[in-house]
Amino acid sequence: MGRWEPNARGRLEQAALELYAERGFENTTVAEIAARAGLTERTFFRHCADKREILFAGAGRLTELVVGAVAAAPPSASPIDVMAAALEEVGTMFEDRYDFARQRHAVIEASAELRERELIKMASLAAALAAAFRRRGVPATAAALTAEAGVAVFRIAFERWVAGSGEPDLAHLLRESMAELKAVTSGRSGP
Amino acid sequence: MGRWEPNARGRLEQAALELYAERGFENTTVAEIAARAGLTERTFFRHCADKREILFAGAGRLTELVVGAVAAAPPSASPIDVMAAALEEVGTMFEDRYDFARQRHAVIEASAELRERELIKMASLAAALAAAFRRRGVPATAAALTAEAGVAVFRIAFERWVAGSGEPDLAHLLRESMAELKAVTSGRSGP
DNA sequence: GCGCGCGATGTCAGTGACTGTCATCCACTA
DNA sequence: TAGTGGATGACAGTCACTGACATCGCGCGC
Repeated sequence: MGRWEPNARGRLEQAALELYAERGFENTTVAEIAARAGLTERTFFRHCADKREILFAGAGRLTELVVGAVAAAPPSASPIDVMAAALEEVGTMFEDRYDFARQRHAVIEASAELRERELIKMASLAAALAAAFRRRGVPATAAALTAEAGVAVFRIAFERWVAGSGEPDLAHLLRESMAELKAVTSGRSGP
Repeated sequence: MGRWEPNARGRLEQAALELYAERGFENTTVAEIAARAGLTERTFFRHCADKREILFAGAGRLTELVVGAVAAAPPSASPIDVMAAALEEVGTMFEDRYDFARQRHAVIEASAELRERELIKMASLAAALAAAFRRRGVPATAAALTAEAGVAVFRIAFERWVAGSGEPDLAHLLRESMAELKAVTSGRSGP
């Protein structure tokens, strides 16, 4: 792989995921990732803010998708219904990505530092969602709570998805988890 | 401050909070914190896993408190009511700590790295809560969702508390936010 | 075809977080 | 008083990350 091969960023992402999976995040140096991608350490940091960020390139797209869905929902819909509709789109976004999602999730779960980064991505997703709700006229606290609840539903459904094998699809688990949240918060759930 | 003064850990926590507040987390070196506490950098790392962790000594106590409250609730109570009761205790825990909580929160909000750490503490709190609910016989998904919802309520109420000045007390904001969550998830909230 | 500008890359030196190792110090006890 | 143990200091080393400057190759106008 010569100095000027195209798609340096993509090669770095691929190399990082491979190495993190092979020997763990902590036991991988940035120099090794860069070497596998045919680049130098310095170039890694030109493409990527830090060693963790390389795994989170897709976070931006997820945010765009849900925020767009919230903005596009009919003005009369209640926040929780809008949230549910947005999660529907998320379900389809991951449709063909089971293997990738699963490997990436395993890598992240294996490292406390990567879990931290994942959490801040989820938090920033929640913040973007809350802002989208406020733009629809939802009061701040309700907007924040709806967003947080939506993200919690997403996370829990996602975990169940990658924990299983083949399993019902993500969209189905998302609907189930949302229903469960409604049941739980309304007190319709045994001790 | 000589080499063998007592309470090295406490001096380090104090020095770190001061320096992070004075010049920001990123512009403070561990050597400076240690020097202000009358210790060396090496000793800092003997008391504290890393530069962030020094601000999160109290996280363990918060977890113990809520988990204990969940365990102590009457067996017949519904998960969401148990969660609400646990949050009551949290409200009293912070009663006399407004100034400290506010300064610490400001320091954390000012740094992305510290926000990451805060998030993982909240996540581990949610995990401990979910486990406590499961020990009460609550099914896994409902337990996780109740825990996540409870932590979301805590965070949002806490933010409103430190954002204000003097304000209603935390316990009051916790009750309000919990009510709002119930309203939102039941669809009783305008667009 | 030719020089030229510009963006992507390489090189190198430096800072600071964190760790392993070993020496040193003080408090407590026999 | 000697000895033991836990806390600390001193020092060297690794690695994430950054700034400064040199270098490369592609596309541009001519």
